[in-house]
Parts: sequence; C-alpha cells; structure tokens
Amino acid sequence: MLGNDYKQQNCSIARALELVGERWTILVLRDIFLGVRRFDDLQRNLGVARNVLAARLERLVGEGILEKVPYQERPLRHEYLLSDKGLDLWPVVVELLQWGDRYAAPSAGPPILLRHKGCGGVLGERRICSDCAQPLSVRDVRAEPGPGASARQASLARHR
Amino acid sequence: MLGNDYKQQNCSIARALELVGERWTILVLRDIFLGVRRFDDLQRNLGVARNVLAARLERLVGEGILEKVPYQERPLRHEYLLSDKGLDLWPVVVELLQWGDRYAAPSAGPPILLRHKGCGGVLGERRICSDCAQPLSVRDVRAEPGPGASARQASLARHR
DNA sequence: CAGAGAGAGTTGCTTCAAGCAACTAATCTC
DNA sequence: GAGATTAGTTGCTTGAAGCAACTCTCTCTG
Repeated sequence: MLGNDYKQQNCSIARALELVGERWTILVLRDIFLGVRRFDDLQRNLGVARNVLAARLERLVGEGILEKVPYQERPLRHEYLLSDKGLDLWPVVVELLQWGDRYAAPSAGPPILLRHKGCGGVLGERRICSDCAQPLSVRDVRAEPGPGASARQASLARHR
Repeated sequence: MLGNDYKQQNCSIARALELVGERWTILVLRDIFLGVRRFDDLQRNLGVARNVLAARLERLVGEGILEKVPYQERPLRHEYLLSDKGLDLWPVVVELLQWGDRYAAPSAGPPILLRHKGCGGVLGERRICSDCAQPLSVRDVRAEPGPGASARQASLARHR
C-alpha cells in the first residue's frame, strides 16, 4: 500500500489502514513479531530502502504501535519493540499469513509455522460468536451500522 | 500501501501482501463484502481515482480474488463478486476492523457492527489451538520454520 | 429522432512516495 | 589511526496515485 489518508471515510478499517496500510509497514511488524528488532537487521532482512524504513519506524513509534528502547549506551543504540497496541495487530498478521499459506505458499509448503508453546499444536482458525460461541464465517454474519455510523451510512445500510 | 513485489522474500505474508497490499485494495474488498459491487458505486463510496480503481479490479479479477459477472445485458454491465479465495480474506478484513474499532474508532463508537445472523450476537475475537482448543494470543505462540523455509530462514530461526 | 443521462471505463498530465547510492556520525577493535 | 558496526540522513531518479476530461454504449424522455 501507499499512503495514509483515506480521508472522509467513517470506517475503522480505513482508519486502521491509515496507520498500518503503508507499503512495508506490515512486513516491518511481522519481522518484529518474529524477533528482528534493530534497524540494520530489519533493513537487511526486508530489503527496504533505509530512508523508507526510518520513516516507517518513526511513524509507528509516533502512533504508539512500537516503542524505541535502548539496548546499550555508548554508543547509544535502540531497538524497536511492540507496545500493547502493536501486539494487538498480531491477529491481522496471522490472518494474512494463513491466507498466504493457503493461496500463495511456495510449493514446498509454508515457510513459517505458528505453534502453541504450551502443547505444541498449531494455530487453528476460527472466529467465534460472543453470545452463542459458534464459529462464524462470512455467511453467518451481517454488517449493520454501529453507534458511530454516519447518517449516510445508516441509510445506505437500510437500503441494502 | 503501494506496490506488489516484495521480491526475494520467502514468506506467506509478503506473498499475500503482493496481492492485496496495494493501496485501496483492502478497502475495495471491504466494500464488496458490505455489498457494494459496481464500478461507479465503489468509486463514489471510496473516493478512489477511477483509473486506480479500474487497475485494482482488473488485478483482483486476474488473481481470482474477484469474479466479474454480468448483472444485465443491453447494455452489458458487470458487477464484482468475491470468489472463494476472496471470501477467505474476510478474517483479514475483520481483524483490521476490530483493531481499528479498538484503537482508531470515532468517539461515537464503531461505525459498523458484525452480528451473527443466527443468534444476533456480535463477533468475538479468538484464535484457537488446533490441538488443545485453547484460545491463543501472541505470547502463547512460537514461530518456527515450516516445510517451505529456506536454509537461511531455518538457520536464522535456530539462532534466535 | 435528438438530446440528456447512466454506467464503466480510458487517456494524459501532475504530484508525491518509494528506490537507490552515497554520505555522516558516534564508538569500539586492532 | 584505519577499519568495522550501527543507525540513520541527503539528494536524485523512477514509478505509482490523484485528478479532470474524454469516450463509448445503450436507454429513456419529450
């Protein structure tokens, strides 16, 4: 992706993408989830231009998604860690991973597996109804305007 | 986001983002999930440039994520529907939505709610272990090289 | 049957973000 | 004090997105 600024849209997805929808951002977060935390490591691992990486990191820190913490003085060096807000992006990354595994994995199979540290099982896939606890797929769900919907959105939804 | 082409990366996330990581793509899919299916409606609703929208739709159809089906003859007109491959992107969209609701929702509350058609409950959030069925968060999971990992990835993982 | 209008794009130009390479700066090692 | 390490910054080029105007096909209205 490119820019932020899907202006005038009253939508949480658009707002989320303003923050993490720029090119490289999700891949930077993936690397940090996987334990790559320093500028040069990120740069080498991703192959992203250094100026772009610097811009992304600065943005993510500014938004409170990453935290820049020193790992040594003299010379002062920092690494980038995920804040809670950043950790909460984990499901987004995982869903992309699982979709990619299914539809765009190399023929040899998925390059990364996510295993339950406790029992060694692999991560499954399910969304669940908060009331009846049934797993829900696209077909089971209806979108309706929420408390923050604009009048226009609400009326659009009614006519559908 | 911008371009496709996170070359040389052996990673399902990068591969997924090559397909759906361009600017506007996810928002196009969101609109189609929500029932907006025609060129002009998408264009108006998103505020995206028409040439860009045309390029995205063509790409998505080419990748088998969308299908272009006629909804009338004379004049021949098409609408864009999600294929199974496209429907499987639903969890990605949902996770972005939920993250956006939590961290970037308008003060009035989320603009969209997803409700279980069956029971009227709202969509919860949980990832689950396929073996022991426990819900898993970031901390419960370890990434390890999968069958398709490159030698370099496998050795990187071992040194972590 | 002429003119307006809807729907779905296409074309050409401008602007702005990403790619690339080279440079800076602080410190440690030999 | 020469070279390596880490983390950027600067300046220029390339390429994608924004914008407006145009096209084309058909339908509808007077």
